[in-house]
Amino acid sequence: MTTQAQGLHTHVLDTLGLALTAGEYPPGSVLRTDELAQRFEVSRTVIREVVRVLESMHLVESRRRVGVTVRPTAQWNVYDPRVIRWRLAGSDRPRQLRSLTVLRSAVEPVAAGLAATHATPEQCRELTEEALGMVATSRGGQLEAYLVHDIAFHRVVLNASGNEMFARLGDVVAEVLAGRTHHQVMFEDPDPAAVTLHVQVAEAVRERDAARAEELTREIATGALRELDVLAP
Amino acid sequence: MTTQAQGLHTHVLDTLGLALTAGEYPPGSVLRTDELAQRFEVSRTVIREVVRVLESMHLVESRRRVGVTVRPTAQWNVYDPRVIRWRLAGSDRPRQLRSLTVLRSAVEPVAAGLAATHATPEQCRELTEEALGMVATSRGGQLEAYLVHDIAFHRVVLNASGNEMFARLGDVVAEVLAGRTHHQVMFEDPDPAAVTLHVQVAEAVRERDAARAEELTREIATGALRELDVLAP
DNA sequence: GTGACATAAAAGTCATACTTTTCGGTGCCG
DNA sequence: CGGCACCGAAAAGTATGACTTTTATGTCAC
Repeated sequence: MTTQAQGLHTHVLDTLGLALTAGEYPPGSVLRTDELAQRFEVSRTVIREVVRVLESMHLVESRRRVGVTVRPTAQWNVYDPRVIRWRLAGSDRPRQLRSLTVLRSAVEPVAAGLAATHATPEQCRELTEEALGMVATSRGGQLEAYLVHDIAFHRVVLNASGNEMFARLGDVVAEVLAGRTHHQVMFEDPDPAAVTLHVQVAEAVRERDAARAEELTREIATGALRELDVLAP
Repeated sequence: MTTQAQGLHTHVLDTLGLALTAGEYPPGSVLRTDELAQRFEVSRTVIREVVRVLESMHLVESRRRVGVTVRPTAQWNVYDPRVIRWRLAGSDRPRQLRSLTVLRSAVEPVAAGLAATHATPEQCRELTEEALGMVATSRGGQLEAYLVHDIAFHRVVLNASGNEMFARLGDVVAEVLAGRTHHQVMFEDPDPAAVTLHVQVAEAVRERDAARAEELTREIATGALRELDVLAP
């Protein structure tokens, strides 16, 4: 499950990142590179590179003569897919999932509207295909297969919006969907209403009906939000 | 203007990042760490750390026996404020500014609506204060002072939404506003209508009128978008 | 108490040596 | 002629130790 031994750097980064986002080191606490090097039994070189990356995520701040201090949560770079994954694996998953879903509910409808006017025929085809894939896998506990189509569907919508910022949220959405499937924040089978809505969105986009695509996507989003209320208190 | 000599790492990172986002090295081209070390006259250590950070932004990918290859634009981590700043300083600023503004137009109205129900009295106060500050500095070419209030205003709204993901967009919005001011993608004085709208948003939030706050913010956003149409073809 | 100064702790930088992965070619065999 | 296995070298990855720079903090004189 977790990334495995494809480089010391990756391993240490993942471990430390997970620990940090899990709140194992409260904000303000300081780490020292030598100490970390010892703990992980790697050279300072590796630790320094990891710290630099962590620093670029605003998880920590490294200052001379003081060490690597953990930053307050409010400063994390929460749009970095890795940070999302780490936090989704941690303890405050519910809150995390909620704020991400609220973001989706703001962005995806607009993106769907834009997609209706910008999608290429190829993208329309893909969209329909993934929606049908969702239908096909929506029963009988094929959650993993369903997830693949679900992710692909939303990715296509975001890409088809023609807006780069929306497109790049594909990874974020993917993490959210994967997270809620893998952490049992979901019913046994997907909500049939949601599945239908996806098919209809594909339809609306194909027919260039921006308003309808937007509205339908809004319904998907509010549905997801409602589902969260039930499953993640 | 550009970050200056506060560490070799920072300097090299900024320079390389700027060059990359400017498209100086087309996607697919490869850099070698030794070469970079020579070019910048720094040790491999520094270059490696820079590359790791660049890699964490998905600007490049480092592979053994092949080198550091530049990734296609579609994979950049465009939510990293540094990437935004670099790109805003580069050549395709118009397109960049547009996609960011579209994002804002999707997110900020929703955030404002949430802010109306979640804002603390203190935040309401700050909001009014910043709005008034905008009014006070909206005439006579005080663009810099105006910018400060503008940024602060939007930051408070995003924070007051109570949603972490929205809150973290504060930096992004700040980069956008700063970018469009500093790169002359703006009229001499801010649009008076926009200034008024900000005051009204503060009002709406203070009066807990979510729908109105959302609608007014939507108007600000569409106004900004229209302004872009005029100034950045 | 306040300010200048010395001290040392920690990150930052550098040079170098060594390890590991993997691309690309070479040649053998089918 | 084509495919497969093997080999070598190129580049990143890792480790280590020495040295530099910044800076928090304690000390001492005033």
